[in-house]
Amino acid sequence: MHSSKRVLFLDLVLSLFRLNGLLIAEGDAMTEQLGLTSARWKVIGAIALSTAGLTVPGIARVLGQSRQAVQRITDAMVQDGVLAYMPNPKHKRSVLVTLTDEGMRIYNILREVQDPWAIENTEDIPSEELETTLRLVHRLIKKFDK
Amino acid sequence: MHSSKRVLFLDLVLSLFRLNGLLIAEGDAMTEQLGLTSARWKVIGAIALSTAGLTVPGIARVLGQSRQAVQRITDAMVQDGVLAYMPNPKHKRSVLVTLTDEGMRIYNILREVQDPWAIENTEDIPSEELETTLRLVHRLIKKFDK
DNA sequence: GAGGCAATGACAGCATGCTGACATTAGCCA
DNA sequence: TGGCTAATGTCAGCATGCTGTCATTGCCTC
Repeated sequence: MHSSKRVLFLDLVLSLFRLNGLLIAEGDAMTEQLGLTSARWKVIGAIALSTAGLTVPGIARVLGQSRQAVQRITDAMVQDGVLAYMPNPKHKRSVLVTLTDEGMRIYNILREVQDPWAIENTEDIPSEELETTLRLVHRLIKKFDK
Repeated sequence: MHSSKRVLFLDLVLSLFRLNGLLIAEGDAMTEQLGLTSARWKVIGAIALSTAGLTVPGIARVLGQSRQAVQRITDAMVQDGVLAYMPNPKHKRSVLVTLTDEGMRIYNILREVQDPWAIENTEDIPSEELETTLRLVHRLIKKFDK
């Protein structure tokens, strides 16, 4: 029945708006002691997970955000000594964003908070449900990201 | 295995951030011709769904946002003639927010865009997956909302 | 009825997203 | 090689979240 899926979907969309706000609050609380915010948490995570090195527009593509928004965050984090801009052998103007020693230290501490948080919040959730949800979310992302 | 659920969950969280941005963009595109934005879409939806009438803090509680953020939106929408503040018999200062005739007209047109959008985007998704996802999202909301 | 605590309105400041615009550089194709 | 188009840096403006603060009103309890 279309109508019931329609209602389910609209409920899901509103719930996702709500959950997004709560997750940002969680991220802010978790990273507060480290001098981070949820926005910087996302950026530092993207850089830490990249193997080859990322430029500012590259981070923006990974996070699905505008390059201008990411640029503002990275500029602030470079100012704070967490990130550094390194010459990019492949591009004269578009520098690579890297973690400083301080940035790596923070990322390591971050994981000590983040990992238990992730484990704790999935204790009572079966893997199959997580997988179904993740698959559906990825499908929706692919659908809307054109 | 904890570790695999941990990774699934962190992947899910990042994906939800991404999807949230895409959904806001969808909402903006869908409501653009109506002179709305995704933020106003949420507010008008909350009011339209309420039977008893809502105050500004009441809308904020429904949406899980700060009352100040909602107040700014409703003030602008009253300015635009979409919403109106009505006396609240139960409270001298906290007025009720209602749809004007123009607001109801817009909400009806909105549904003509929103419903096909919801149906179209769930065509290839089984109901069971939608239900599983919605249930999981609600569980996470309950977990984080204290 | 009086007092105290919670809820609300109002204003301010800030963080984080977005878009637009413009100059410069890279990269590709004729 | 020359030139066109896309990608990038940069600055600006704006929308939408948040928090903090303070005065006022509601409500509950004593």
